[in-house]
Amino acid sequence: MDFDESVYRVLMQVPVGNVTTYKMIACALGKPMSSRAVGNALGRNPDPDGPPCYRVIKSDGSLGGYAGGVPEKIRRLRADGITVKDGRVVYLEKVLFTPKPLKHP
DNA sequence: ATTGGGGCCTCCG
DNA sequence: TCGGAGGCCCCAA
Repeated sequence: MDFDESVYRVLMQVPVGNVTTYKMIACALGKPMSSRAVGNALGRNPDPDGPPCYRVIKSDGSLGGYAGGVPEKIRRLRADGITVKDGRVVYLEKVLFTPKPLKHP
């Protein structure tokens, strides 16, 4: 299994209405220092309606980037019931999800 | 709020 | 094969 696929696999754990961070995904992969590489993987995602890349934000609470444009990222988050204000997720503590490590890394 | 430095993965010359 | 650049980042000043 290649790097990109493992990233998508972890991403599938994030429930509707929640978000996670590039960092947390990297940790779940057992590679705590690969957060930037995780961003790359998401950016290469072939199917916009596949893995919910918009549910991934930066560890400081700001949104980070999005291949489809940040405004689109915001729309999708709101469609999930998440409140976004001034480029940040509000009530982050309530919606932040911590993915579990993969059993098949 | 800014900034500089660092590590991971890929692509390209 | 090897080196350098850059990206949906992170963290400590």
